[in-house]
Amino acid sequence: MRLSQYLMPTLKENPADAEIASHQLMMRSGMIRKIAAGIYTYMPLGLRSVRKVEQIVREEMDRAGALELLMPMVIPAELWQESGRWEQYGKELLRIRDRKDTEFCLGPTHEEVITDVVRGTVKSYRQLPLNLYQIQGKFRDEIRPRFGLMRGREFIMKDAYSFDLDSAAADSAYDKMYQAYQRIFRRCGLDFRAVEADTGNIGGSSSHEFMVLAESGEDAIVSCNGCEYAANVEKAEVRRSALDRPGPDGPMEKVATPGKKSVAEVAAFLGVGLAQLVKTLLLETDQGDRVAVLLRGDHELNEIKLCRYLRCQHVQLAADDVVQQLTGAPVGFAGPVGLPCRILADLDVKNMADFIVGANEVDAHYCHVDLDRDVAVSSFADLRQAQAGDGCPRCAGTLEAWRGIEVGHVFKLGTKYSKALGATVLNAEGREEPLVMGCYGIGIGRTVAAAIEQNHDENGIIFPMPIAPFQVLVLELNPKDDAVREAGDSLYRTLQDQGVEVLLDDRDERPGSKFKDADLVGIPIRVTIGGRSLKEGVVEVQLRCDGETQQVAVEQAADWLVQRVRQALEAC
RNA sequence: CGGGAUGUAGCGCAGUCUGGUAGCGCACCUGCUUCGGGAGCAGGGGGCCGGAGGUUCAAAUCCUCUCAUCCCGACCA
Repeated sequence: MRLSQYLMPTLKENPADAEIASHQLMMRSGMIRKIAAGIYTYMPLGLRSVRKVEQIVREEMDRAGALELLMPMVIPAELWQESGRWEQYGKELLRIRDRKDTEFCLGPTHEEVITDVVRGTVKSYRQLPLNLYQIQGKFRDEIRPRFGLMRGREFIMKDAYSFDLDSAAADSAYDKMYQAYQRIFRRCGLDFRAVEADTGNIGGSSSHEFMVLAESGEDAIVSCNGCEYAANVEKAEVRRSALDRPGPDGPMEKVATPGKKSVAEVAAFLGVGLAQLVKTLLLETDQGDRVAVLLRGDHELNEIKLCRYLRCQHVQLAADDVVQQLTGAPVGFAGPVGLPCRILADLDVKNMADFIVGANEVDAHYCHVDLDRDVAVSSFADLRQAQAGDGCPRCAGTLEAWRGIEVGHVFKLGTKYSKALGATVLNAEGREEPLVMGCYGIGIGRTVAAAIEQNHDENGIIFPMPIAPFQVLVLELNPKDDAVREAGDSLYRTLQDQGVEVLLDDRDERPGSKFKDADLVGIPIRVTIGGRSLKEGVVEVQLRCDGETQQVAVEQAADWLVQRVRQALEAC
């Protein structure tokens, strides 16, 4: 492709609404353009990268035996009503009506549609196993779209669905996808971890997320330094030490803590560590139940664990007036002593002795509180969030904390959708069985963004070869110089003939702008053709990843480059 | 959904407090000079100042409503 005939609208300045590197760079390099909040046009350059990722995904899905199809984006409401998710899914589901006032939604995921397809076409266990996938635009009306392609409302996703006769077969389908995902993200040149994850509102029994490690990641994950254990903090367990709890130092004592509300304030005021406090969180469930949760002062509540324990959909912190009513004190002084509601405690509270809690009275806390003597805990459970330094639940190792970008997610769905929608097959005995399903997603655009997040410097993107929009950039320093133009054009054509994806910067621009654009756009190999070096019979090759420059004889340049591209692709 | 902020040329911004008919940088077009890391000079094009209503002789500027965009929060008492 000749840049003089291409559309690559680069920007010198960062757009005001781009916060993180990948978003800024994708905007500046002209890969994407925003049309509305969380909705983007993929410009020619951006689309090429997207297509690269799609192609890798496609190859690995096909290799794993999955079949590609394409489902509609607009889905009739009745299908979602049948699964029960029309009511459950909430505002993220964009609902629309056609001219006859029939209700539809824009598909945020396609369990219903695929299950409908399969129930109508698969009748016998002999048609199994089956794994169907598509690469398609999805729409989720996110609360807060942000970070460009990272959390858009419209986005490109690969979603696959497996169907099996029993759970053993489904497990093996899941393993196949897990392996395929490892290959996919390795091939994309990404540094990632597969972590155990919560299943969220897709439902199902177990799942793994594939997380690209990056500071800007929206998810917190932990991994063990001693074994393979890795999990999203939403799900992560921690090893609990079984200490013998010492008795209290003395009787419970009320102390004045004027205006000290937060754990940090109280601890600082009393001159003790956070771990000597127990915080009391008052929460309300979606069923209107009220519970108190006790946590060690330096620990944090994991709402997902709490919801699972309480078998509810959602919990939230009690409103100020509810706190006032339950504790008789304003927010900031709640404590478990004499609290008139159900009290749950995290397992680590069990090992605490002689701690400090709110006194259910304004500007006061209790010291020397003893769990058995002073507090009526109704039950203990794993309710807190894992954090760096916690013990690994599987071995003697220690957990480390990371930020991650979720680029892929695999779920075991079980029979949730097949039962709801009546997707059954006859087994070998002629009996009707619900299909056991799995579903497997990959955010395509997000994978491109994550790759940029992980591969850039202050000058721009540093594309990994497999997902780079072009493999080689041939830069004609001065295309008005006949020798330069002829050498550049000739190298360009030769490379194209050899199957190299090459972009020719034949624009009549000053060298400075061309170099800046080259760095910004981040094509892995840059070949500079200048009048001076050409007289010496060489061109200059620079790798974007390390900035190293070398001279290559003009007549050998094409072969040399073909070699380098091939090497870079095989390295992944 | 709560809090905060911002909408002025393709992009980044000033002008708004104190009302007087719109400006800067980049980008774009023309010409000349330049040409190995975002050139210089000269000339030029481009704006219903987010939208609607109001106040006023006069509104980008003041008032009301609305729409959009961004940030923070929606978890630690």
